[in-house]
This record gives sequence, structure tokens and C-alpha cells, in this order.
Amino acid sequence: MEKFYVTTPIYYVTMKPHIGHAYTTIIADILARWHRLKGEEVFFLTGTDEHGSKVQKAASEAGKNPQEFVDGVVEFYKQAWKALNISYDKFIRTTDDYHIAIVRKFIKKLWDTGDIFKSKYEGWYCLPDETFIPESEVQDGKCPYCGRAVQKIQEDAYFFSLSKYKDTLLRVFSEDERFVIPKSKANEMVSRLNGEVKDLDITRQSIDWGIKFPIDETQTIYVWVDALANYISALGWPDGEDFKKFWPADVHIVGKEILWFHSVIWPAMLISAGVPLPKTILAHGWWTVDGQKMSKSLGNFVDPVEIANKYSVDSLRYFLIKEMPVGEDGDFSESALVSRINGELVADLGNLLSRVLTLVDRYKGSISGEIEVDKELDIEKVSDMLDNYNVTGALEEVWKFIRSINKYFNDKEPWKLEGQELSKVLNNSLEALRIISILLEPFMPSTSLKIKEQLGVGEEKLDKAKFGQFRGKVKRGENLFTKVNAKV
RNA sequence: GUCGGGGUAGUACAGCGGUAGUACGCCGCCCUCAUGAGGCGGAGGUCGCGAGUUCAAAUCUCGUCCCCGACACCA
Repeated sequence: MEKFYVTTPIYYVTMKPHIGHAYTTIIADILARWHRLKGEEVFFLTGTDEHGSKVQKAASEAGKNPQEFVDGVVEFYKQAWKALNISYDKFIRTTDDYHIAIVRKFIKKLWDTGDIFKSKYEGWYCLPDETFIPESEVQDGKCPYCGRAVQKIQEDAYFFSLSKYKDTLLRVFSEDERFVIPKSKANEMVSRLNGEVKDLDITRQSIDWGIKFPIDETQTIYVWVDALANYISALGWPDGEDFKKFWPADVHIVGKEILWFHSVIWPAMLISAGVPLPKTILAHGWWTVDGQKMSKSLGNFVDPVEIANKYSVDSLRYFLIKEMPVGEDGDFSESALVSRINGELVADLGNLLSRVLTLVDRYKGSISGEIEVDKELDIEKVSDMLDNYNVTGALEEVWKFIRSINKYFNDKEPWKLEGQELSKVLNNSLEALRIISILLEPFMPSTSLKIKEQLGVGEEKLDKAKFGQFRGKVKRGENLFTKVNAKV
């Protein structure tokens, strides 16, 4: 049986999930559901990244110890994913015991390969805040958080020989078109690799909240190394059954800002440890909100659970996928969301189901007739797009089909027909709706289910997405979506 | 600064050598099976600017202006 392993990044638990976290996770969910629909064995991993100085700091600001603090924030993620209908198979936390043990084992493996060496880490340090400040954040020699002067200090640290893998990685990029999608983002990585590649410090002495470095217990493993290893620790590397079955990952879904970690640092560590590379790293763009970047200072984070409760989960899922092609940036606004709900979900999909079922109710005879709408749908194309992670294009293809069936219904004017002629139009329309319900399942699972209930058909996999004789027991129900009238 | 992407209708985008397109919005007409849903028609663009190549340029070349992204924190 074919397998499919998809991951989201593990989210850093300093705050509740926002619309960007939801977006990444929804893409992963769609892919997971799509591959299940094809009858494959799927492993969908998500989770939380819980170590590091920023978590430690956030915890102390909240007056809690770090473990208490992260336990609290993790619940927000789990509840959000439940509310958004996310079908993950495993939720990993970097504070889980098995993860900690495997990270230490993984680091030892890199040490045994000879790719870890001891040196000095030098950086800007804010003494009162007890944290290192990245060069790019230092403002006029001052700490961006407290405004006090930072100083250059040195401490012992261990480094990973990233530079050693530069050429190997360049070869991977040039030989494998699918290693990083989209191409434009792959090019950015290649151009960075062609520049200076420094070895990476992978431990810190000054940080306490994290996994201890197995070679020297006075050091703590840098949070990124700890986090990246989740993709194999979740599977029980190196001997676990899941690891043997599901690794290498088919796709790591990431935001564009963490692509370097996933397409360069992570692969380098895997090569060093003798582990095969993930097949694809899919980098997506960012959401702005009402044209502005989401930020703490603007306080404009959009809570996906609130939006889902206000409109509907599937309205949100539909909007996020349809509004912005994977890899590009896009803007979130409630007015754009409402416009898609009214203009597409209500007027195209909801309307189609509604008008077809009304005529079916009125017609008493049996439904049958030759199929004539099958040319309107190219399932191969939808399938190819999803296999190539073009979720926006695939959804658009399904939508073209929905529009074409509305047009078919309109042109045939079945409300003026009777007997065989009417029966045929109804059979075509019902079969189209049944196939639409199958193809929409990955994108809008609860809407898909509602359509199936009203058509009186059961759960169906992709192999049932073929036109034929409609066999459901139709039972008209509530409208799929409600028109939003309020001006926003 | 270095590297990369882009500037096309009010807005969002497609087209990438052969009479300027799609969606939303706007205007007009028509229909009624359907959630004040639907259909048809229309207005609206010197395709950033200048030059060149060509029978022919949004499309290729050069120049120029402007926007955006990556450059080791962020979905």
C-alpha cells in the first residue's frame, strides 16, 4: 500500500495560534485527507515546539514555570485544531520524554560522524534580560526588548559542520526539482548556499530550558535542532515501526521564513546521521490582515477559531485556500471572506444543491438517463494538482465544475421538462453533486458530509468518483451555507 | 549593497511573438427550479516609461523609473 507522511512545523508556544498557523495546518490536513481518499496509508504529524529562551521568558512574565506555561498554551492549539476539523494522526510536544531521548541519540550520532566540534560562540548579549540578541535585531547597540545596552560576549559552544555539506546540498537542489516547492523559493536557498555558509552553533551554555547536550551536560541543545528532530522522533527513529513505514517524509509544509532551516540545516543533519532526505519541502507565503502585517504592536492577530465560530469552519478553510495560491502572499479580511461566502459558497455550491433537490422532490418517477456532463470535469487534472501540492488550483478546478453544472441546469431548464427528459437532467445533476461531495471532502469535510446526507449516499473514496446511475435516497435538508448580509 | 521576483480594466490576477482576457465590482435587459439566488448583454486598459529587433512586441533585447522578497528570530 502507498504511504503518505505529511508534517506541519511544530509551533512555538509563546502565544495562541493565529490565522497563519491555521493556514499551514489546513494545507497539511487537505493533503492528508486527499491521500486517505486515494486509499493510501497516511501519517499526519503536527505539534508544538516548547523549549528555548523565549518560552522561558514568556513563562516568567506570566509568573509560571516553563512546563506549567507550555502545558497551558498547548491546549489552545489542540482546541483550535479540533475546531478546524484537523485530522492529525499524532501531536508531538518537544517536552515529551521520548522526543528528548531521541534528540540526544540523534546528536550523539552526529558527534560520532565527527560533524560536531567545540568552539566559541560570540554574540550580542543583553545582561539584564539574560539573552543573546541576533545581530539583525540589535538597534544602535541597544536591546530591542528593554532598550538597554548590549555587549559582545563569548561563551563555549558546540558547532555543527554545516559548511561541509554545502556542495552536497547544492547538488540535491539542482538534481531534484521537487525538493523545494515553489521554484522561486528554491532559488533563494541556492543563492544563499552559493554565498558564505557558516557552521552552526547547536548548543548554548546560557540557556536552561531545553534538552541537555549529551556530550557535555553543561550545555543545552539549541532549540532549532531540538525542534527539527521532531519529524523523526515522532516516528521512533531509528528502529520504530512507524519510522520504517513512513520515513522519508513526503512533504514538510513550512512558512517561507523557516525554509532555510528545513531545506538546508535539516537535510545536512540528516545526511550526517545517514538518514534519507524528505522528498519535498513546501514553502508557503504570509498573510497580512486588512493590508497590514500581523504584529504584536498592532495587536491584529486574527483568531481562526473566532472566525470559524462566526462564519463556519468550512467557510474559513475554503477562503484560506482559494484566496491565496501556495507560495504567494495574500491578505485576510472579513469583507473578502464574506464576499467569497456569498458569491461562491452560497451562490455556486449551496444554490446548486438547493435547486437540484427541489426538483427531485417534486418529481415522483425514478431517476435515470445517459450521462452528458462528464466532459465538464477533469479528475486527472484535479488529482495531478493535488499530488503536486497545488491545492488552490485543484479547488478552482472543482469550482469550475460546480459552475458548469449550474450552467447545465440553467440551459436545460428542467423545471419546464417532464418524464424521461427531466429524469436525465436530474440523474446528471445528482451524479455531479455526488462526485463534487467526494472531491470536496479534503477541503471542506463537514460540507462534503452534509451534501452526502442530503443526497442519501454514504462515505465514498476516490474510486467512486465516476459518473453512472444515481442511487441515493434524497432527503432535502438545511442550506449548506447562509448568506451573510451584514456589511463589514 | 548582493541576489531574485514583479509593474496589464476600479480591485485581484492570467496571457509571455500574431485582432488585449478571467474573476469580483459597476450599468442595462431577461428569467423564476433555487438561499433577494440565476442568465444574457455592456461600459471600462496608450499592457510602468523610452529606444531597438521583427511583416508583427504585454510578449524578445537594451536602457530607465518604481514596488516587493531573500540575505541565518517569525505560519
